[in-house]
Amino acid sequence: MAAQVTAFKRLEYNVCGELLLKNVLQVGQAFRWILEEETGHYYTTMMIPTISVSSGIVILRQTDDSVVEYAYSHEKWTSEQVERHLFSYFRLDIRLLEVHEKEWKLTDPNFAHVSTQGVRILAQEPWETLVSFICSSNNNISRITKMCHGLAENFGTQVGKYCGTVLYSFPTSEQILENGTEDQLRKLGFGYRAKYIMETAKAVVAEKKKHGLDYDYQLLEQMTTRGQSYEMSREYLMQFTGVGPKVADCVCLMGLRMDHVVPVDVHIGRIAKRDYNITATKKELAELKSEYNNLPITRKKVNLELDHIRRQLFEKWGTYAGWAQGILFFKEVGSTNGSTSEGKIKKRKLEKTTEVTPIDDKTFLKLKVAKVEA
DNA sequence: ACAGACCCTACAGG
DNA sequence: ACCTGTAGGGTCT
Repeated sequence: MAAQVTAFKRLEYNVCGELLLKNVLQVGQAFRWILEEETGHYYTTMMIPTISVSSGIVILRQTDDSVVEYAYSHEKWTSEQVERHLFSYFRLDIRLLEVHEKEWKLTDPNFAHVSTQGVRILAQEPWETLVSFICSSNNNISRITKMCHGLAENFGTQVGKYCGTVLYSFPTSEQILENGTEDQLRKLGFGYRAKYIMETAKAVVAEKKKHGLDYDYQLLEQMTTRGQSYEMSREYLMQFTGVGPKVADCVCLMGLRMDHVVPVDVHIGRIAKRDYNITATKKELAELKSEYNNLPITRKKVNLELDHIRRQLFEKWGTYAGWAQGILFFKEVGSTNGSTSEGKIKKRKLEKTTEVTPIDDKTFLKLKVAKVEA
């Protein structure tokens, strides 16, 4: 049965120059947005934790450089709440063009001829961000996308049907731990990351119990954001298997709203050396190392060379350094290699034939017949 | 410290 | 049409 979806409403915010959906939703930051090519609709399931921990469907379309419209399907959501959530999800509190003009252009000559192209950093759900980026190690975007959808389809809760596709929530740590095995994840194409996912799910379930928390997002937010320094947050995240400095930084930036954090991957590393001539002296590396004396996990996992690059780029770009990174990353690989053609994602998704776990009656959302505006 | 190994697969390139 | 090689938003041992 198809989900009952609201009519499209305009986001009451002029996104001109601030947000281009195609440069944000499918370039290796979020991995579960599906593009319906004929209509240009993007849709996915997501949670609005402040309202309910059950997921709903969100549909977006950009009709114009300055106009984004949204529709949704969830019994408890109101359009005001959804709009507020989208404002937060897209971090529209931050003025990209203003940051470009008043910060990056002033401290970095490279940004004089780099346009922001509507690339923004999202505020995603922390647990999904963590799992997604564990999947990202030594991997390409199209397979990460496939894996994230695989997790939802096999371990998530059915949310509803939209555009002929049955949609599932992103699974909780319990759903993965209780219904999944390493073998099964390997069969789903996770490779060696299967073990990382299972061990992290197990550890997160245990951590929640230890801290008396019910939900994954609560654990990650409380153990990292609340009164914690970035360094301590990263130390906490890196306790999980499959989480090194780069993955931890991605979670901090895209899941925990730490705008200054610059995840350094091979591409950013290349940019740092090629365009910024960043190299560390022995002395600088030694100083960095001593700073991690009291952080045993970080000390063990960090790559000092890359950490030096991360720091240099933060010093160059400042408060929104992570956003600057996002823009340069997109410029470097987003428009070629990184952006798996949307059609391929869709096609691959439909071709996929994997076992699907039975739906939990209690959590299954009863949704009525579709009434989608054309 | 530091290579190598690690799962898988979409692409090139022949 | 096949075939082989390579690299992909790293992490672990």
